[in-house]
Amino acid sequence: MKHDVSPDTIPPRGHEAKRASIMDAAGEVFCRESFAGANIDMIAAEAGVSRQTIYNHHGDKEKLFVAIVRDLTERCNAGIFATISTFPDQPKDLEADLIAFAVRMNRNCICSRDGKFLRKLIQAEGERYPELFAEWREQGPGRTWPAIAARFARLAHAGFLDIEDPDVAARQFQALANAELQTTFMLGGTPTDDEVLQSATHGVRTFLRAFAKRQPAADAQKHSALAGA
Amino acid sequence: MKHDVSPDTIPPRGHEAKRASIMDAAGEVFCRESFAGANIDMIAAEAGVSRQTIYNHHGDKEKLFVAIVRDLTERCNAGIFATISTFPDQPKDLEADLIAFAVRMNRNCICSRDGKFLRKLIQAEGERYPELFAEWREQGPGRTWPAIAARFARLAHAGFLDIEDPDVAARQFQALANAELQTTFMLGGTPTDDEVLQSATHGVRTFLRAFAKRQPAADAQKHSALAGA
DNA sequence: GACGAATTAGACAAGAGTGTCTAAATTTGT
DNA sequence: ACAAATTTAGACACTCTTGTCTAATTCGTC
Repeated sequence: MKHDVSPDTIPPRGHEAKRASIMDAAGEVFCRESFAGANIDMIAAEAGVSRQTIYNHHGDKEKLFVAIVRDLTERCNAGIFATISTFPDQPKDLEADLIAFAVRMNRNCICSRDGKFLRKLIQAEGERYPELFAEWREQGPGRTWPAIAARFARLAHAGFLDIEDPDVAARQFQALANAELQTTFMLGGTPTDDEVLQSATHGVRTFLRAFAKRQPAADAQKHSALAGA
Repeated sequence: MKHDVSPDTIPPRGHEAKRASIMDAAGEVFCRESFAGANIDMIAAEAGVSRQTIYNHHGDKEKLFVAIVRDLTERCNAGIFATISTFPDQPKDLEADLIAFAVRMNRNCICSRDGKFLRKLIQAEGERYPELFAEWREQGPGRTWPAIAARFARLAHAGFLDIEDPDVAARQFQALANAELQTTFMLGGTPTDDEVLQSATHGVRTFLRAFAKRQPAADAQKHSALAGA
């Protein structure tokens, strides 16, 4: 009967578009109204889709919510790893390169739509879905922090920095780069490009005052660091 | 007729106890379930009070919520200012004293029941009550950050630190002291005393690497910069 | 112990939201 | 253009919640 035995289910073209539209709208609404405050009609309206379609795709409100969180976690992780891969391993201008990296991290991962949504959902509903957010913790922070720490360790090993504990340094780097954005984050706002740059600049300067290699011991005649072999 | 013309209304003894009990329970429940997810019966049960009593005291759910946030804001501010007043103006051991201060700040203000609740309510509902949280912003961060910055400025002026911008330094101090607690905060957890101490210790050490006064100017012949006049 | 105020349990109407169902309309692949 | 699958609007039963009301009870004070 079925000549299309291939991948079992061959969803129509528009199907995936609807799905994506629902995910988008649901993220927005759950984030704005919290799980309990969100209602399906709101999401349907925002997605430009009928309520029934949402039930067809996701079953019920809770399953939809879980799908959203999983989706955001995945996308954010991808973004973070992509950004980590731009870490300045061989910096020409250490300060400028680290500032640029911090700005990228903030703009692409922390202030992005996905980053903001995921953060808020975790804060708001984390305690209610322990397994779901344990999963996030393992897949997210559990994998990204070591990756960032490894980059700093390499930078230190190459003689650019003077770091004892790369894990601590990585967390402090991020904390410093965000130091001036906390209040804005608290209220769900999105800092301007200028605020991000300011905070990153101040943060990286302090970071380097703490961790920059001290005068290269060897032939320190002026105060310029003659690195490299 | 009334010999007790004094403060007009003389509420019975138990009245205030009930009021406090309601505030406690409501804070807990709003925080755990979010505004939309909380229901009055839950709060009544947790407060050991009948539903009607809550309506007698506060009118409706929204007024109750606003009262909670105002109350938490006030209490947290009081705690923060009390803690700021223990800032080490004349440190005997700069590192140890700053670590102790950071720990106090974290334990009494950030990790405390009130601090945790206020933070969560602001994050979850901030966008829905712009005026209420604008008020918080003015009364809270708007007054506490300058106060902390002033203490750091004084410490720098007294020759203990080398700081250009005390406002930036104050924010970075706090960011560093909390750097290792972020993930825990995210999920609504309360870090152990040990974690708080760890994070504060690492944070303050980095802070001092960045801002401690360089070799006391006097007998600097090797590679220290002879600043000052 | 008696009075007045506050609290209580329970019923109640009104409204809102979830999830199901149906029949009609639309879209997709061929 | 046809057949199958998907989407749609609307009605629906059901549950939950808010906020009000009443009558009985408890509490604090004298």
